[in-house]
Amino acid sequence: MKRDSKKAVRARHQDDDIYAEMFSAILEQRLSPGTKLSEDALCEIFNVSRTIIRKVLQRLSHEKVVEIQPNRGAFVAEPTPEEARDVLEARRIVEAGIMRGAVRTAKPSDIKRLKSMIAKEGKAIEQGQHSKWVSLSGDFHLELARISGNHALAEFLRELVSRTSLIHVQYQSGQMGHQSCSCDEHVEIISALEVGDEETSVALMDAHLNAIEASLDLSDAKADDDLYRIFAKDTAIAAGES
Amino acid sequence: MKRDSKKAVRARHQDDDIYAEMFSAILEQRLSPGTKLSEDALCEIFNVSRTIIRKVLQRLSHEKVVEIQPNRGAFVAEPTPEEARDVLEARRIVEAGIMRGAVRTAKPSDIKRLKSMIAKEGKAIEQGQHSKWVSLSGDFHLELARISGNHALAEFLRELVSRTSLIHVQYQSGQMGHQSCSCDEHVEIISALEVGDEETSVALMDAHLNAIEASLDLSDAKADDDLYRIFAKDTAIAAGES
DNA sequence: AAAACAAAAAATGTGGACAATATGAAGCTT
DNA sequence: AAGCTTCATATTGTCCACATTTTTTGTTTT
Repeated sequence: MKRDSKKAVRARHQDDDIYAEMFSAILEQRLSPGTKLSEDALCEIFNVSRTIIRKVLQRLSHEKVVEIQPNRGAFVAEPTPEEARDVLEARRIVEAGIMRGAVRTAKPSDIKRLKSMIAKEGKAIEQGQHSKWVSLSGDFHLELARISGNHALAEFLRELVSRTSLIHVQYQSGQMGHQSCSCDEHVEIISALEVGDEETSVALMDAHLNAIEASLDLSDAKADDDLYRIFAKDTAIAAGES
Repeated sequence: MKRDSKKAVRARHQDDDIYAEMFSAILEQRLSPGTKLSEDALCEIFNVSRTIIRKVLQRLSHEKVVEIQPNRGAFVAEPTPEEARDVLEARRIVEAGIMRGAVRTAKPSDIKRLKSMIAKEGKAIEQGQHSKWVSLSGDFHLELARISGNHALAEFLRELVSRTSLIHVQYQSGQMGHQSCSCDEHVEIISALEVGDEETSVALMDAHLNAIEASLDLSDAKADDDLYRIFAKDTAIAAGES
């Protein structure tokens, strides 16, 4: 019955495709934090039943990029400042361990691949494709995790990176001075990795993540609803007009 | 219409209760690795529909204590030796970071609670309640994570601890010499923590986790199906008989 | 006119029915 | 009799309909 045709392979697991689609939509910042993810709407968009959508939403929820509020629905996660600090601290700890592993296990072909990835990052920055760069930057860190060989850590970092993307959207400070040089930091890290300098590469990664956190505005003012802050002056104007 | 009565609070979220039940059943080693978790059976046991059971199984699957094989069903996870090494390495990295955090944030009341937890561990060991001790030992590590204040790391460690429990069942070497003194290692860690000695407490935790890994038999012989190893001599006998 | 209440609409939570797939057994061919 | 094919059974995957809850709308009352 030819049930193992190419079509069958592609057709099974519609969830995975939809999951990937939504995950990258969030990572590429086409879905903003707080956006309501209506089940019915997603059903029509992807032409599947709610069962599938619900499965995908729960998976995203477990990975902390979507928050499911009981009886209220699913929303793109809105990390709190505390959560943001936790995620960045976790990344410093985890990625230090990953760097130590990668220094030992990195092959020349790995270094080559990492360099080409950084080159792509540079192009994305040149062309002003910010969201693409965010995605590529995440891939760089995940590639290091893969090279280190620890699958458990790699999967956890994948979660942390996606959460970092959301954090970036929500708490980027106005200046944006950091991002253009972040690619350079990647270059330095690989240079240290290439010559097998464990301590330097770890230190550079730590500094890199610190720089990312420093580029954020994690003052608790932005914590709860932005609305109060956004409309603070508007209401004042309205008061003056009346 | 009195929808916020006590009953309502308890009635909502049947999933959570069932999840907790199954999770602790696996942690307390009442469910062995490889056990098939039939959906229909679980439906009858917990008196709910498959929708609920499926949600619970997927959650457990995401936490890597259950493996879902497409079109075949859910099974209690059977960590490979490689997975076991990854989990223990991840724990060394993560718990080192947690110790550094805990040294800074631990209050006297926290120390007190940790000591009482260790006391419970000692009692469980005295009374030969092995599975209870495993559970309590995990709680000790998780309490340190809670004290450190990093929620992201704490949740990840929770996953690692539960996986460690499965690993323990599957790869414990015959001698068992380690476990009786593991409680003592916890005591030493807290002693260092109490006096605020960061480096020593980190080193002790690292040694503790190394001791756990050393107590396991992670030779790849047990890697894939035990059957080949178990029946290796039997087939030889059968060959001789024919 | 503002607030509070009531009803309607919309969205989520759950259970059951049908379809697709895998497992095991019987029958057939060589 | 061994191996392969075919069929029957059991289990999982998906969809749909109903129940419950939330949100919105409209009305009433002060």
